[in-house]
Amino acid sequence: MVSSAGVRGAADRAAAQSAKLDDDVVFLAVKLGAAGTRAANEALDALGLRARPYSVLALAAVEPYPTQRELAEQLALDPSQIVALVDGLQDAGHVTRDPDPADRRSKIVVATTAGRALAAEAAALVAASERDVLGVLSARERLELGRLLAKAVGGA
Amino acid sequence: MVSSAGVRGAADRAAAQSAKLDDDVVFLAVKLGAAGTRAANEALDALGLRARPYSVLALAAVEPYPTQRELAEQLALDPSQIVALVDGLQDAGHVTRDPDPADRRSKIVVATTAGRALAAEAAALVAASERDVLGVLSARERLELGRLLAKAVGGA
DNA sequence: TATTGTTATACTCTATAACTATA
DNA sequence: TATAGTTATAGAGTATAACAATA
Repeated sequence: MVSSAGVRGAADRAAAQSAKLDDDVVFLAVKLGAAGTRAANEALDALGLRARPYSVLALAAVEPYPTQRELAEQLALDPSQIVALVDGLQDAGHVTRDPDPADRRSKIVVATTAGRALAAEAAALVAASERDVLGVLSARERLELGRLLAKAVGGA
Repeated sequence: MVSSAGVRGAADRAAAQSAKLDDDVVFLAVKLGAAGTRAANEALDALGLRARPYSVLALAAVEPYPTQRELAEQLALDPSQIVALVDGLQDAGHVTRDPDPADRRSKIVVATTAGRALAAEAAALVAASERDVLGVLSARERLELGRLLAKAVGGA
């Protein structure tokens, strides 16, 4: 960590290099998403959950309950990925697959009573980890960031 | 797609459900990052590149050239992941591993002439795909989004 | 003793294609 | 014919632990 005379220090070098990518919005979004997912996974580990299954459980815990197709659309995942996620939650007793009275092909995913309680606990942990990750932003900046991300993601 | 009488349509259901997660900044960042990476990968496919190796190549194409350790830090990846990425770029002739005169343990990753040209082409494609993904945002909003993401990611 | 790069391994996530039962 | 869910598979990304060379 000792710089030779006349040579830029490691901090300067890093600053100069990162300038190349740090104006890349997508790259930064990936970085924030990865850090946030890492933090959420750590927080949810206490409940035996991970971020991905949690996002399914959260949607299955409130009306109107989603079909698997709707879960796939809202989470931007392939329907085939939803199968494994719902399987895991169902095996753990957190959700059930109920028949859709309007269409016998589709299945409605509904959280059980235990699943609903777990979802509430998990939501609190996730919110806390998110506050941690976004700690350097003011409340106003966090809101603005959320608005811009939602517009970018939802609009397309 | 035909709703029964007295039942909310699919669009309404989706709106009500997504409200649960769409105020989650990390979730939105993951979604934008995934969409942006997908778009970048499609764009870079024409050059036989992908987003991850491109990010390494981009950093190796401009001074000050990074050591592998610095690449790991700036890309928020584990040093062991950098090995495989640099291996691939080196095998393709896009970068070389040069000895660090100041520390014989570390290796400086430098783009070759061909690698530098490729990086420039790739940067243009990535920028175009990014413009596409962020199309719904105004130029001012894009800048503000970048500023907030950089602050959130860099500060912690 | 600590750090850089490396190897190895296991797990999660992503991307597709094909199949079934219903519509 | 088209859609919801399912199965299967291959490849990319993530997370750790341990090792040799060097500081």
